[in-house]
Amino acid sequence: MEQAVGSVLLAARDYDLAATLTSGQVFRWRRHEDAWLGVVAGHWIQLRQVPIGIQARVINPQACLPGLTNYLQLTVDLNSILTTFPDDEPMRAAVAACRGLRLLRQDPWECLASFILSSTKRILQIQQIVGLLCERFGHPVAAPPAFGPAFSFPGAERLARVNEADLRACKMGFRAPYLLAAAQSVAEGRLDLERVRTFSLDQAREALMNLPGVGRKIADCVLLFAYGYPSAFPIDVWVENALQSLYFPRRRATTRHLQRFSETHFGPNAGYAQQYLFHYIRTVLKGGSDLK
DNA sequence: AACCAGGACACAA
DNA sequence: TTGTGTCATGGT
Repeated sequence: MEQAVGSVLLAARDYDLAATLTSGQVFRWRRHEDAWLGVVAGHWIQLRQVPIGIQARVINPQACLPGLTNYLQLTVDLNSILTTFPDDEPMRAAVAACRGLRLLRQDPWECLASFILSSTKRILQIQQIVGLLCERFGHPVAAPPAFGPAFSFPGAERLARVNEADLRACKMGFRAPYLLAAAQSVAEGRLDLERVRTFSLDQAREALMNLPGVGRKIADCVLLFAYGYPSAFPIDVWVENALQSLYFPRRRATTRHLQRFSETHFGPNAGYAQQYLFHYIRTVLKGGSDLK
């Protein structure tokens, strides 16, 4: 299983790897010394922030690099996105605090399954659940022996054949039947995740929300983090509190009003703005008293 | 040791 | 439409 490791330097400006990998859009990366270990598209990968960009260590560079470049969205010019954000005080503060935070482009199935498991769970626990799921149902991937075994994210076809009890053993509780149903729906072709790419935002959201356990919020996470619909704007409890306290501090706004506000106020890259707000309130404001 | 977590859903009013 | 109880599980 152990082969030569290739090291590649990926040029990237304005890229905060740590913020990106810990901002709750992905759950498979863990810090190891000054680097990050993860598995992308079935390949073991080590990433390290360096002055001119990102150093990647992979087993087979020519097999991994195209997918990794897309995953990290290395060709995206961050500045051209940030300039579309509204010029208001909350966004200025969020950008000042989180500059370099990026949106990844994830695999739809892994993203969908992960966020089905995310409901009313802390990010740390989501990481645990996803880790167990990969250990038990993924397949081992080639990795340097010093880093221990690594596992791929199990495909829908695999998970469609397990039983609910085995999923519950991964500590996912009441989410188990939701994940199983989603896996079966994808495996049987009732939901074609590749075809969703060709859908309009509303069509794609409707297709995902057809699944049990997938509501507006989880659907929007997948639309933003996997499919890259730039205006998908997931509103969870953190973002809702942020919108309420930062933009409507006087009067109480309903969830529906906040949803409508998010669709008009944040511009063409509203989803990106959402990620900045989310990470900002969680790391800088730490969900402080005026946000709750 | 209670409390609560990147929600969704069924059900009430 | 808008408001509540419920669903597992474990970290703090």
